[in-house]
Amino acid sequence: MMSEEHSLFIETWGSMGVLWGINRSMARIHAFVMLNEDPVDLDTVAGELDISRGNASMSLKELRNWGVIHRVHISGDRRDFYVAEPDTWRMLFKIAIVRKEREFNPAMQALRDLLTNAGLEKGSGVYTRMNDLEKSFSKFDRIMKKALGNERRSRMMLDLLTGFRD
Amino acid sequence: MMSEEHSLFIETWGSMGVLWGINRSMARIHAFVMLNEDPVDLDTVAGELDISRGNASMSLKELRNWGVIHRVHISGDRRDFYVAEPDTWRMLFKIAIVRKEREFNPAMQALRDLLTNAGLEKGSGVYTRMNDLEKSFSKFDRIMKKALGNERRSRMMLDLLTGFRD
DNA sequence: ATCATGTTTCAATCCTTTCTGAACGTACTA
DNA sequence: TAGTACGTTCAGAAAGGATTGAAACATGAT
Repeated sequence: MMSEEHSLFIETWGSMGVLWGINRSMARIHAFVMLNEDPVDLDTVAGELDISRGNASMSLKELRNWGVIHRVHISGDRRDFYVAEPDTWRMLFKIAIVRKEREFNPAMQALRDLLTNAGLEKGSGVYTRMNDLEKSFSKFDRIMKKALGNERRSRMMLDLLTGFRD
Repeated sequence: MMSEEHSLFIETWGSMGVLWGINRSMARIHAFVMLNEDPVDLDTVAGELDISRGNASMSLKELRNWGVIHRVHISGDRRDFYVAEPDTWRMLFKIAIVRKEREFNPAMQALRDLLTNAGLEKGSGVYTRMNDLEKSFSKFDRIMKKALGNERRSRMMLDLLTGFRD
């Protein structure tokens, strides 16, 4: 049985995941793996969190693609086991990178097109508003690029050091 | 008819809205209002964006609740008209504030409960991971609080200066 | 080769969110 | 008073996502 705090954390993490675009099952599983010192297997995940094996399998796969959990093997056991990525920043960065490229960059591009090609009047309220917005976006972009640059470097280091391999 | 750039911006903004939890219609309407120098009315919104009057009415109401658009009246006209909030930062802040309080704060609380009450072993990998995560969250929290503090002040200023009222 | 064990896939189902459109309310006009 | 213009609401329809469960697949042991 799981402690009060553990379930609370799992459910909260689940809600939070929904917020940033990871579905509830995936986020709950992620929390569960994070909370386990020892590697966990598919059946344990499905059983403890009360979700289907199919769903658990797909979610674990996706979490691996995000690089936030890793598959490990235990000798003498045929099952796959999973452990959480020890670098907790990694998950947040991963999500930020994908999000930025998929959602933010196109919006910034559309905004710039608008400013250069839509023939807005320079003095108008719309122009001022859009120009302000573009400035905000650019600033955010610069901050992100800097952060992601650091992450890319540190991720390479981490891969070299930990040697986690599926 | 709308220019290429305008529609592109509207649709992109629509997708982006989905990302941060505003639904597509609302975000599209918001973009449309932002792009119009002159106040727009409900029927124009519904007609141009090809959504039902019911949806447009509800979305405009919600956007007003967020404070990102305002209702204005034009003398001699019975219709309600809408204009965009001129402070473009406001929308981003509004969303950030609500999001933070609704989603982030509970997660941080659950994390802290976990660290203090779940009896995790100090030396364990789980403890280290969770402690790191808590540090990251706290840092983010401090940054947000600072930013939101500034926003609160600037918002009061803005209200005094602009005098927009529904 | 067959069984036992474990994993993956995907069509069907379920659930949640969003959207529509008709009905209603209100206020103005003739 | 009836008619018109406009805004709002909400039950149900539609769309979109998440989840299940069973079948297919893979691998190792006997």
